[in-house]
Amino acid sequence: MEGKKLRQLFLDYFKEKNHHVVRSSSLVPAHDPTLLFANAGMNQFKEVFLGAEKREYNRATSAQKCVRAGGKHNDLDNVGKTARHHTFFEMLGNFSFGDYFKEDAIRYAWDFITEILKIDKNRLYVSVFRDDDEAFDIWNKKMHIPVECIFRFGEKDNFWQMGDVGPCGPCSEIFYDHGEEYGCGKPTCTVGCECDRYVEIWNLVFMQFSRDTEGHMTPLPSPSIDTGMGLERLAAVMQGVNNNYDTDLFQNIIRDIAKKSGHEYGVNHGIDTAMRVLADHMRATVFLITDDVVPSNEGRGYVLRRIMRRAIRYGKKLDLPMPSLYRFVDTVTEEMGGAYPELTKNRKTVAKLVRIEEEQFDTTLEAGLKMLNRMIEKSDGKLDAENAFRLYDTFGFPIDLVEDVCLEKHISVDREGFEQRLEQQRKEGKARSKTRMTEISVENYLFLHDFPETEFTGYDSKAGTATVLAIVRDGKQVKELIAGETGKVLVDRTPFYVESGGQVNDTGILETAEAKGVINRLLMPIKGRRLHVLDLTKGKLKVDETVTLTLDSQRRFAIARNHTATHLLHAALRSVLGDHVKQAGSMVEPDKLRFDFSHFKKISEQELAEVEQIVNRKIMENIPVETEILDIEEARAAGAMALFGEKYGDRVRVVRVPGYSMELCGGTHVTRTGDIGSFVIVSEHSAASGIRRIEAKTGFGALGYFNSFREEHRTLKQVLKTGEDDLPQFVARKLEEIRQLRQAIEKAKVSDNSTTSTEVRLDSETTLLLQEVPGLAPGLMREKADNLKQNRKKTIVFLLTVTDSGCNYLLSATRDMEKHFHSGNALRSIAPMLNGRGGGNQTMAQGGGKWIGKLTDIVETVVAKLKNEVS
RNA sequence: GGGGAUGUAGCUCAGUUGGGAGAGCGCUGCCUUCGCAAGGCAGAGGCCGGGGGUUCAAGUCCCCUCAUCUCCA
Repeated sequence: MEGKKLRQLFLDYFKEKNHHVVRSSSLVPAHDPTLLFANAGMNQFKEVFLGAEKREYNRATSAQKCVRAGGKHNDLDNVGKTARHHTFFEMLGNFSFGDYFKEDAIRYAWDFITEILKIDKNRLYVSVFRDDDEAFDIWNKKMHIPVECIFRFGEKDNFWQMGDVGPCGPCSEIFYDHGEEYGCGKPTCTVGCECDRYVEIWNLVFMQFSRDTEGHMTPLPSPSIDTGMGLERLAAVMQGVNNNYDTDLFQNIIRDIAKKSGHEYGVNHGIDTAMRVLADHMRATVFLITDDVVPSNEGRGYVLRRIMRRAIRYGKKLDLPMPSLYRFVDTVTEEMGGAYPELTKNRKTVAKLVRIEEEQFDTTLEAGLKMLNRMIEKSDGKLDAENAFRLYDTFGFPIDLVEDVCLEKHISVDREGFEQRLEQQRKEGKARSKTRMTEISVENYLFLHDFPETEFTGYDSKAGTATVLAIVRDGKQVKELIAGETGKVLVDRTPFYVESGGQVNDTGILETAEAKGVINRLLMPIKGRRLHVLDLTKGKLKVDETVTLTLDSQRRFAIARNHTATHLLHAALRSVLGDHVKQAGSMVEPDKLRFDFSHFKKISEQELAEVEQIVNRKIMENIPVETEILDIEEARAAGAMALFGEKYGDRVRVVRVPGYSMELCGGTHVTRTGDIGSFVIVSEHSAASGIRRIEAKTGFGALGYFNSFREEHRTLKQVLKTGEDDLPQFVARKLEEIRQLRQAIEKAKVSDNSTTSTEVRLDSETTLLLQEVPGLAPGLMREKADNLKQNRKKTIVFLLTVTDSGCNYLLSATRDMEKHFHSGNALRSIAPMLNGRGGGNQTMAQGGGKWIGKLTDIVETVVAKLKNEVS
């Protein structure tokens, strides 16, 4: 049975059991900084399980895209070595949010596997948690599994927890026995063994308790179910193969790899492994890039880069030239695009990014290879760990390539030492990295569920009355707030926007007949409940009171201008630079907007000008901005751009500039593009590898920006005392003039004849020239000395410049004296009497001191000293 | 978040314990040639990424910062 069919059967089965079929969430988890990638079906329901979020349904099913690479679950290095590890895989799951529990969960699972899929019961085993007699009995008495086929495991295998605190509970797993021939052969080999014989196919988690900070477990009032079954493993079982890579899910890709590389699958073990790794990594790459992860040198992007680079290396093992991996993007897309249409939509961008990464890695490899060869030349038969690690750590040159090259040249590599250095770095990294605490932990605000969601009236109005529902002060619910205190106020309706999607919150005031306070910040720890952080300046505020909320509307207008401009900018960037441009973050404030997006090189002045031009044209077209609430699927189908890592409900707000831009967005916007006034890009620079950042201003901000230039221009004209408008040309002319004058002055100084040199014989053949050279800079003294030495032999030159604060001096000898005279040493013997220091080489030495006087005062001493040095 | 490396002429890079900013390619002009490839001669082109410090003296040493590459989390 094909993988596709299995996926569909699973979803259909649970749909029939009244489960809501939920689309896979993005691989980039929304609002969960603790998680690098989606790695289980329950990720997108985490808040629901925690009770922080309510859904319209209480049972759900999904096929979830998962990546396990980087972070806590890291299977990257196992890929290719085992039959069932992947960086990317799909997790089938069914979920109950306080609805059905153990018995139904077990019954569904068993029913699906044995009745729908008709898997041979004799090959199935199950496990339960050590103390979980309830689950044991259900399996044994109700499912009629013989006692000897039920195993009891401990915490490590069969107890699940979301974190150190929060929901947790025992779990129960279903295993499939692939047969003795796949076993490790050890006498201890049985269910739970790490080998490829007994494979866990389905894990049923019974969320039953809540653990507090002290480790106490209290039963949850309405226990929940979370299950997960790897599609690839299931496919292997259903297709009668032991290795996941031999299922159709991978074979179609592997066949294409074989075709393009000219190697055959199933002949050579090493080749097979390389093909499997490549197939796996290409799947991960395509899915990750589609979900807006861009290869970079940190975070998610870095994990992706590692996957891609590993793929490239295995591609090399298959003799694939570089670049060529991008050609497999279409292969993966064809295989998976049916279930995940987003792949098809993005295939071109993905291929482009893969290719760019391949080319980039190629230059890294070439630089590393050069260095490695140099190291090998210098070495004697072995490459030490330090050098190997340096190549890897600093220059990103993979260790296995080092080994390959060294093997060819019969050089040994200290791999063990290398691993030690790596381990050391790991430890240091771990010790130094600090875990950041989130400012507001959801757990403290769970009580907010007792209140309705705050109605947001701010799309249409800037002020309104509301009723105070609750007040929180110092983390506790209170009945009233008095002047001077700060508290968080929940109301039933508000025009105030809470920071979200990059748009900062509104500010304003809250008033009653007697009381007044200032609102500078808002929080929304629980979906829809808007807390106003209020500094009460006058009177008292009580729960149930009616208040008037008024926001700073000038500020709001400025924010709206910047927000709508951000959408226009996004669209303009895509049309000028290409579809690979994706928002990677944004900040919308009253006085400026900041937009981060994926792009791989600096944006040229012309491109920036073009973008600016387009945005301004759209502003002048004065297009009405439309907003609409749509079904998420509807919006997607219409082509609305969804943002990076953002979580959306089933109903979404679409903001549209007809004919130009359409994005899912909850922010506040202007009513017509003309309201933006004007738009100007203030700066463009890199924010991270592969991410560019543009800062821009609109409206009065843009005006102010231009004004500052005009002001500057006017000041410049004043300073330069010119009426000319073409300042750049004027300045260029002046600079050229200055440059020429400088050159002339320097020349004049060097050939200045206002002082003359005194000539003294040091011995029978050596001459000393002394000269005071007022105002000559140290660099020019060298030139002067050279001039004096010209056409002379056996000559030493001593030059002195006296300034207000001290003196500079130079000693230089002709080349023919190099062997028996050292200018540096000679100068050092003279320097102390000038209250200074100095030094240099045989032919030239310079120094400076605090001494102030005339050359004639010291001539005799200098001559005496030098006579000493010459002899 | 924590490390490492790199930044010098348009490009690729060299630059010793701190002591005259260089090479190759490219560019401009002239010569040689029927012409091209090439060769010869001459020349232009540098805030040595930016800022601060140490020093008589910093491309070189120290601190900060920016950009690019890279490893770990």
